[in-house]
Order: sequence, then structure tokens, then C-alpha cells
Amino acid sequence: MTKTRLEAKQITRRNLIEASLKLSEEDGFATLSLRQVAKEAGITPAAFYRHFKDMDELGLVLVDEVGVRLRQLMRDARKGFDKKKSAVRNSVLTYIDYIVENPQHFRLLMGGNQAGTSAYQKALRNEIDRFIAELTDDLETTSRKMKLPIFHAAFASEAIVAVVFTVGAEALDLPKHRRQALEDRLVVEVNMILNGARIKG
Amino acid sequence: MTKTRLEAKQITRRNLIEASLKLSEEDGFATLSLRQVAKEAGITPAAFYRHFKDMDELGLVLVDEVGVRLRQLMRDARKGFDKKKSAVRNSVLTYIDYIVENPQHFRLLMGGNQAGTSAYQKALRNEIDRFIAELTDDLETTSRKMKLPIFHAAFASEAIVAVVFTVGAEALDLPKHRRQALEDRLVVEVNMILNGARIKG
DNA sequence: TGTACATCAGTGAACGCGCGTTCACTGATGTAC
DNA sequence: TGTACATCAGTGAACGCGCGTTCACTGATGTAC
Repeated sequence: MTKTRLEAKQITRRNLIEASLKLSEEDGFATLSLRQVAKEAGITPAAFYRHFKDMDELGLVLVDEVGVRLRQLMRDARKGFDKKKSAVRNSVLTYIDYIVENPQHFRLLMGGNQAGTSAYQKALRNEIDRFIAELTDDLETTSRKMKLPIFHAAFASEAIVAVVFTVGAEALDLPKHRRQALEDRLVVEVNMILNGARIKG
Repeated sequence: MTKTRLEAKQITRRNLIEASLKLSEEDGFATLSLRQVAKEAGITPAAFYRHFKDMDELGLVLVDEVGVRLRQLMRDARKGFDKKKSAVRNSVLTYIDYIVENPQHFRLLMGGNQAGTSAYQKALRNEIDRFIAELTDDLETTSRKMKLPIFHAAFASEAIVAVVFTVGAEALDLPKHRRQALEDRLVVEVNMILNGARIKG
């Protein structure tokens, strides 16, 4: 087995990634130290450098992983398996569930808005732009199918993503029983933006 | 003059506040150290404690000061002196101008979303809720005056503040000549939300 | 298969640094008489 | 007004701490013959 050593290295790399996600749950990625992550992953600080140049490089990997996963989730949610609910409500429920179950992922995408280097910032910005682009596509496709014109699909997507991220951040700080109100609010606000986007001018 | 010593103390306190605002311009308040602020204010680290219990207490003062100032500004902007432009465009222009001229203030209100203690978080949350409340009042008053019903004034305000803060964060990272596009975008999105809020359901 | 050498993930000690916090102090300002 | 004492904002040294980074090393895994 010529791969044993390589495999072991990849396991450690995985451990570093999982460790940073776990530790991000508390205060986000920006406040993590290399030593904390190495310790949580079960290696010495010096061994960290066998896998990543610095914390920033690890951060880029995390943003990418989380972005891919969250976009896939939202794509599935929009397809809307539960026909009893609107596509909007379906998506909102899926989204809120996900961020409550995976606060680390969400804090990762939010938190960097402020701290972090410019490379990390750009990666985050890029992920969010992807969300917006996918949503814009979806709105335009749906509009064509439904024969309901939409005048500002791109702007509407930007506004929706802004609202969705804002409400998501609030959801993390609330106890479970108050989440329902947030879901309802988010559904109303998203529909409000969609209605506005269907009006000319 | 029995006040000379007290006055001197208040000047130093002011210096600490101004120093932290100045240093916040770079990366926000969360990344500031007590020693940096003391140095910028021209005192030794130990003297800091004559004025504030810790950085968190200073943070609360800053959030309050900036919040008061920004709310006053937006109140004035909504009154809309420039009658050639819509109230929405007037407010958006004022807002973008302000955050570009005072990035420290804006970073202060944004940045804490992630880092900082719970007391600081709550103060921020509280400031933002005030913005939303004032905007809601304004929307309802205007609605009555114009005899244009509005069905979701509170939700619309939440959505508008979310969008406005998001776009504001983006404005800070852009060169001056690309700001115009952001203003236009913000005007369209805010109007979109207002239009949506005037539709029932 | 067995041996000799190369690779390299992870170790553990050491470094200098900026941090928050404490402490006894100084000396100008303020107060009482 | 003049003197003796109290107050207290600011000083400067010291502390222990966790940080990122470096380095020579170890020893298991991998490779060549």
C-alpha cells in the first residue's frame, strides 16, 4: 500500500478542518488561533504547517467547503419537495433549520465580513455573490414558467440574500421556541421583496 | 476654579473615545487592544482604568454615541430638504455619504455583529432596533399623510435596514467612482421593498 | 525477501512579542483651617 | 492669604499568558536494489 502515509496526512488535514469548524461555533473563525486549532486536532502547533501556510489558507478552504454545501442545500430546497407549502416557505424553513443545526458554518460566512485578511474577505464576497447569482437565475426561470414577469430579479436577489443573512444571524441568538416567529417574518419579508420586484419602476 | 481637575479628566476621556474611533477605521472596534487605544490617546495603559473598567465599557459608550448621531442624521435626511429628489433618494444619498465619510462609525455598528461580549452585542442590537422603530413610525406617518396604505411597515423597516447595512458594508470597500452604482442599487431595492409592503398578504 | 537509504508528518523546546492587569509611586490640584 | 494635608489622574516597572514561527530531531513509512 503506497498510500498509507498520504492517507494519514489527509486524515490529519480533515481533523484540522473539523476542529476549526467546531471551534468556530463559539465566536466564528476570526477569533481562532493556530494553536487552538492544532490542539483540538491533536497535533503540535508546528505540525500545522505541514498542511496549511497559515490560518488564512485554512480559512479559504473552510469558506469554500461551507459555500458549496450551503448552495447545494438551497438548490434542493428550492425544488420544493413539500408541495403543501410555497417554494418560498420551503426554502426559508430549510435555511433556518440548517443554520440552527450548523451555526459554525453560518458564523463562518457571516463573521468574516469584518475581520480577516483581504483574501479571506474576497472569498467570502465571492461565495455570497454565487448565492445571489443562483437565486437570480431561479427567479428568472420561475418567472418565465409562471408567466409572471419580474422586473428586478438581480436586485431582488441581493435584497433577499441580505435579509436572509440578517435574520439568520438573529436566529442563532434565539432559543428554539422563538424561531417560529423568525421563520414567519422571513417568509413575509421575502415575499414582500418578490412582490415589489414584480412591479415596474 | 474647582473644576480644573475634572475638566482635564474629561479631556482624557474624550481622547480615549476619539482614539478608539480613529483606530476603528481600519478593522473595527473588536480588534482594538487597550494598549493601542491608550497609546493613541497619549496615556499609559494603566491610566486607562481611571476612565473605563475595560474595553467593553468603552465600547458601549462608543455604540451609544455613534447610534445617537446616525439616527439624528437619518431623521434630518428623511425630512428631505432637496425637493427635487424623492425622500428615499435623499435618505440614501445622505446615508452613503455619511458612512463613506465616517467609516469608523459604520464599522463600529457592523463589526460587533460577530465579535465582542454579550453586553456589547446587546447594545448593538438595541441601536439597530431603534433605527427600525424610527423607520417604522416614519413609514406609517407618511402612509397616512399620502393616503397610501402600507400593510407591513414593521417588516418593511427590518428588510430596509438589513439591505441598507449590507450595501453600506460594500460601499466601504469600493473606490469613489463606483459608489454611484451602489446608490442607484440601494434606491431601487428600498423602493422595491416599499412597493412590496403596500401589497396585501 | 532482506537490507540500506530517503522521505516527511509530527515532536518538543525555544524565541520574541503584545497583551491585560497589578502595584507602589509622584506631583499637581483641591480643601480645610 | 498661607500652610498642612487629602485627593487622584497619570507613571513606569513588573507579572504571567497565549500567540505565531523556527528549528533540529525522531521514527515510521516508502523506495531501490
